[in-house]
This record gives sequence, C-alpha cells and structure tokens, in this order.
Amino acid sequence: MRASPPVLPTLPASAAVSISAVAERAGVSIATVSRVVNGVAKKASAETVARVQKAVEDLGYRPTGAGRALRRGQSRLVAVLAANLANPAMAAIAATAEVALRGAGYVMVLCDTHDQPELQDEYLLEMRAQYACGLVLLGAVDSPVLRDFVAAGEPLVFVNRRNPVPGGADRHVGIDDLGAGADVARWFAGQKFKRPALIHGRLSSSATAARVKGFLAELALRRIALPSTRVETVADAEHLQIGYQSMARLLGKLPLPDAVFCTSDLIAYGAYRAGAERGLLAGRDYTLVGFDDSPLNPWIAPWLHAVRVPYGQYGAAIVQALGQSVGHCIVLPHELVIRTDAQRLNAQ
Amino acid sequence: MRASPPVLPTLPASAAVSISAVAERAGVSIATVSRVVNGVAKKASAETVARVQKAVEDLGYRPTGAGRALRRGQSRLVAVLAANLANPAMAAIAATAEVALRGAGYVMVLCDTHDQPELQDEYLLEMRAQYACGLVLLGAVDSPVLRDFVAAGEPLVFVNRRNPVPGGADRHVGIDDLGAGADVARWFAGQKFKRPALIHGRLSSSATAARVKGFLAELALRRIALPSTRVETVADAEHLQIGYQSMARLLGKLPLPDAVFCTSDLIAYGAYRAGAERGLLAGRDYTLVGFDDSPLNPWIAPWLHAVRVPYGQYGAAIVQALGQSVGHCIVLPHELVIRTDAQRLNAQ
DNA sequence: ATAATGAGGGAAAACGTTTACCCAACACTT
DNA sequence: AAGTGTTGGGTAAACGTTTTCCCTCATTAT
Repeated sequence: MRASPPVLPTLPASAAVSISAVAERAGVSIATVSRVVNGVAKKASAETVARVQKAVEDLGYRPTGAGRALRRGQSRLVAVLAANLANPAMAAIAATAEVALRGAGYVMVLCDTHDQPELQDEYLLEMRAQYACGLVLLGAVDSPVLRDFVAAGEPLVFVNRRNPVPGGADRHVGIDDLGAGADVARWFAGQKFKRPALIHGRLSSSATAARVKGFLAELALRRIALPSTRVETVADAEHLQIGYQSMARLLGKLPLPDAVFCTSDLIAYGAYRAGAERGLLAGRDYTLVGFDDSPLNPWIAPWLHAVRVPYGQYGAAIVQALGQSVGHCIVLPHELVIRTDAQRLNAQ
Repeated sequence: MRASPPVLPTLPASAAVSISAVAERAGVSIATVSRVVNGVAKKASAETVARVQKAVEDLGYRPTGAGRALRRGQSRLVAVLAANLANPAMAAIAATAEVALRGAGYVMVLCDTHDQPELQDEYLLEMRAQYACGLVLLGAVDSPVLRDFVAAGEPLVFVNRRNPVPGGADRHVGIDDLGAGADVARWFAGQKFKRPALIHGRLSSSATAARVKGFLAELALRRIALPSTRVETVADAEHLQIGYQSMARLLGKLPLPDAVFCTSDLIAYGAYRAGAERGLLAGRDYTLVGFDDSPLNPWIAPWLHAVRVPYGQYGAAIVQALGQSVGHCIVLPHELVIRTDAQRLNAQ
C-alpha cells in the first residue's frame, strides 16, 4: 500500500486565507480552529490541536483584524497621538513605542495632532471608530472630545504632559520634571554661576511648567537671583525659533548670562545659533543646558549639557501603563548629563 | 398645537453609535443611511439626505472601520514600513506621510523593520491581515514574503530604495540619487578639491549605491582621482559609527582629504566628530558634504553642506503613487545646499 | 444498571457595514 | 390602457471572527 499523496501545499501568503479554509483542511469546524488559534484550553484534544496547527502553518493563516475587531468590539490597534512629530524627541518616543507595542501584540497607529485641539478631537473620534484598544497622548492638549473620553473612561495614557482636563485622573508616563528642573538649578549653584537665564516653551504644557517651577524654586532656595529680564519665551513659535529669538533678546541686555537653561534641546539649538552669530560659543563663552538629550548631541552638539530623558524606556512603560488602572503613574529616571569634551572639540 | 418637543440630544461621542441608531432616528433603513454617508448619488431624495445628515450630526456617528473593512475586504489603513525610525530622515518622511495620508482619508500604521527581512515579512503579513489598502516600504529589503507580494500585485510603494526583488516592477518615490551624487562631484571639481574622499553606507541599498555610482562616475569624467584608500565604509554598523570609524581611518593616512562626501547626514555627523577629536574642523580644515540635509543642520551643523532631499514633498508623492499604476515612478527634485556661514559661526 | 459528570466539538448567532436585488409608485410614451 | 422608465428606498446576504449553546460519547459514581 502506497502512502497517500501529500496534499498540495498551497502558496503561502498568496491570497487571503480565512478560517474556513483552515477548518476544511483540518477537517474540523471553524469554531474549533478559532479555539485552537486563541489557545482556549480544555476544548480540543491534543491530536486535534496538532492537526489544526499544521493546517494553519501550511496555509499561512492569520486571523483577520477586521473580523476579530468586529466581533470583539475591540481591535489590536493602539493610537499614538503625537503633538509634533517634527520634534525628534517625540519621534524617538514613537519609535520605541512601536517596538514595545508590537512586542506586546499591538499595532501602532501614529497621528500628528500638531498641538491643535480640533485635530486631536478628530483623531480621537476616528480612532474610536477604528476600535482602538488604547489611546496614547504624546503631549495632550485640552479639547472637548478629550473631556468626553476622560469622563467615559476611555483607555487613555498620557505621556510627558499630564492630563490637561481639569479634575481628570490620568494614567501617566514621564519623568520627574519638577525634580529635573531643580537638578539643573542645583548644578548651576555648584558651578557658582552668578547670572543664570531661562528660556522656556509654552507653559500650558505641564511638563514645561514643572521644569520651570522646579528650576525657579531651587534657585530661590539657593538665594541665586533670576530677574525676570533673564527669563524669556516667545509665544506661538516653534522651539527652534523660541530659542533663537529669546537668546537674541538675552544677548541684547547687560550683563550677559553665564549659564542658560532651556526647557528643550530644540530651544537650546536655537539659542546656540543666536549666540554663535554674535561670536559667543556655548561651552566656551557661556554654559548651555538643554532638556531631552537627543542621541545626536554627543556627535554634533558636544557643547550642550542636558537633562537626559530615557526615551528608550518609554515604549515599555507605555505598554505597562496600558494595562494599569486609571490614575497609575510611571515615573522614569532622568539624569543631568554634563559634557566635558566641548572645549577640546570646539576650540581650534 | 404645540411644536413637538425636540428630541433629546444624546451626548456626542459618549458611546459607540452604530448605523442602526442613525437609521432609527432618521426614520429610514440602514441601507439609506449607508448610501447617504457614502454619498451614493441618485438614491435618496434631498429631503431624506438632509434628515439622515442631521441624525448623523446629532449622534456623532461615524462608520466603524472594522465593519467597513470586513464588508469591503479593504480598510483605510496604509502601512508604512520604515527600515529605521531612529534615523531622523525616515522619521521626517513618516511625519509628512502621516499628514498627507490623513488628508487623503487614510490612516497610517507605522512599523519599524529594523532593516531585517524577517521583521519586514512579519509586518507585511500582519498588515495584509489588517486589510491594509497600501504598503509603503521606506527602505525595503529583499525577503520571501515581499517576493510573494510583488508577484501577487499587492499595492506596494517603494520609497527611497527601489524594489529589491529582482525583476519586480516598482512604484517608486524618491530623488535622482545618481544625479545627486554627480552634482556633488561636479561641485567638488568646481571648488578645485584635489583629494576627495567618500564614506558610504551599505551598498545593498539602491539609493546609496546610486549616489556612490553617480559620484564616482562624475569624478572620473572630470579626471579627478579617487583612490580606493579614500573610499571607506564599515560593514554592519549604524550610520553614526560608519562615519566615525571611517573618518578615523581616513585621517590615519596621508595625504589627508580636503573634501569628504558622506552618503547620509548621520554618517557626516560621525565623521565630523572623528575629525574634531583630532583638531580638524569641518568648514575650516576640510569640506564635509552630507546627504538628506536635516532641518537641524542650519542650527547646529552650519559646517555641513548637504544634498537636500525634499522630505516635505514625500507625503504627497506617496499618496499620489498609491493611486498610480505599478511601475509608475515619482522623482522629486533635490538640491545641493552650500552653507557659507560655517566660518563665521564656528571660528571664534 | 442507571444517573451524573465531563470532555470534545459542531451549529449558529452576532458584531457593523455595504450592496445586489427587489418592489412600489409615479411619469411618460405609444 | 398597457407598457416602459425612473426615482426612492427597503430586505437581506455577506464579509471573518468569536462565543454561547447545545449534542454526543465515554467515563465514573451510585
């Protein structure tokens, strides 16, 4: 007796293969296939499980997202709403989030709200229509739909900025911005700087506000004067411009600052250029401290000290937060990075 | 007779509202609602249309992605598979693609393949299981599933790197890499550089290969010698390291190069630092040309000339390509940006 | 010997859409 | 007066899952 001819192996991944095809090939019902695929225990004999798994393997079957989402009322989609993807720091978080989410079985949908409430609302609604099982707000802004979602208990995770809705509980991932601002002030004090300056972004961002608050409070505690003439910002401008224009203003007054704290790296970049255009180099003529510490800094901005935000850890923390109850906050460790090679590299 | 009391306005966006709720409120069947929502002409009276639209508005209805995808066998999801999101240039493309795709009614799903064929395959299969209506490969790599997809005529768009599958037609968005490489060589010739050098990334990327090819060909045409000792790369390293290590090697031999062309900005950043550590500053002691021209360059890397790739135009081009037939290529304009303020800013 | 339990697995409903098909009513044309 | 369109709109099937019931055996307890 000859062995029965092997079943023709269909082209893997050639056409969409549904659960019924698998069921037919394994000689079982679609219910059984579904149970095996989803690992429902105690509902199939070992032999049946093996036969189904073989069929799944042969046909390259994987459950269709739409069918599953429709039935369950929830998809594997996690929407990440970034305030500004042009900011390398946000892009970095998005990148690590993508890896972590995928590792946890989710699919990341990335959106750019451009910090506009209307766009954020549009995305929130659209993502719920897509049955997203998680909404990650990377720099949230207050908006009507966000309020509804907060009230309705939608699965929101706030990253960096806290929940902007008054009274809304928040699941949050970030660093201790208040402490980080204080760290910079403490270091300023230790270095005996006499004329500190501050350039900050929009204070409606809770992260920025906390950095500023911590910095100012610690300076005050150390009895270091920071007159309001050395605190600058620019309304409704992007960070590079805020830094550039603010620094230009700072350099237009005497005495010149000996140390400048910027609440983001981008602001610091702008400030750097404004100084350079006047012949003042950071690291040589004054001290510049940024916030984020982009991975590019050691390569092209060795003159910049910065509070390092552990973006590499954000992805895992976001995934963890998604599984936590509302109100749970994850505080990641930061670090003030002082670069000592600027002199060596910058001076001729 | 009193006017009938207004129907209670339900909370917009409070709970998922389905098509049947709209139908009930408008007093029509779900089929009519669907037709109105999808703008099917000639199937409803103006009065009915108005009534349905009012109901849609009141209830805040929007069609659920899953139901629609299931029925149509296609969703509004467009998957963007980026080779390396840590590269700011890729992140920039992703950011503009997101805006353009959203404008065209799509939803972008972003994935990071880390340049690994296995991961790319995993994503391709997963995205088809999600009924993605477009697959954008931002730096594709040859892989088994990609071959299947190419053969099956899946809606693939290749960005920057061309289709790596031998013989596969490609819908492509990018610049004229060959011409750009030649542009750099021509400029080198015009500047009378005598000892050019080249640092390049992996040649398996068609974009890199074309840049190198164009550069070398034009140099040869101009009778400018580029000995193999002044062509460097590092296998299996990230771009920053390629630049750093290659430049270190270049500077270990005499004569030193007077102009260095790097096939990416990141490589140039690495090269910059290697030079700086030896007291050699780009823009002062030698000329450095990168590729991409990151928006940050004018701010913190004024010493870097670069071929500017119009990333801002990529998003629209990708959307356009999605609607084109296979084999259609979109070539975007590039530009060699020469920075003249490096001396002024860098020197003390 | 019979009842009770449990394991294995199938039938079918339901999720929210879209769309092919059908039907009624009306306006024309012969 | 019967046919012929056309307009407006409803019915129901189908998409691919998951999951709730149910049924059939076989095993064990009484």
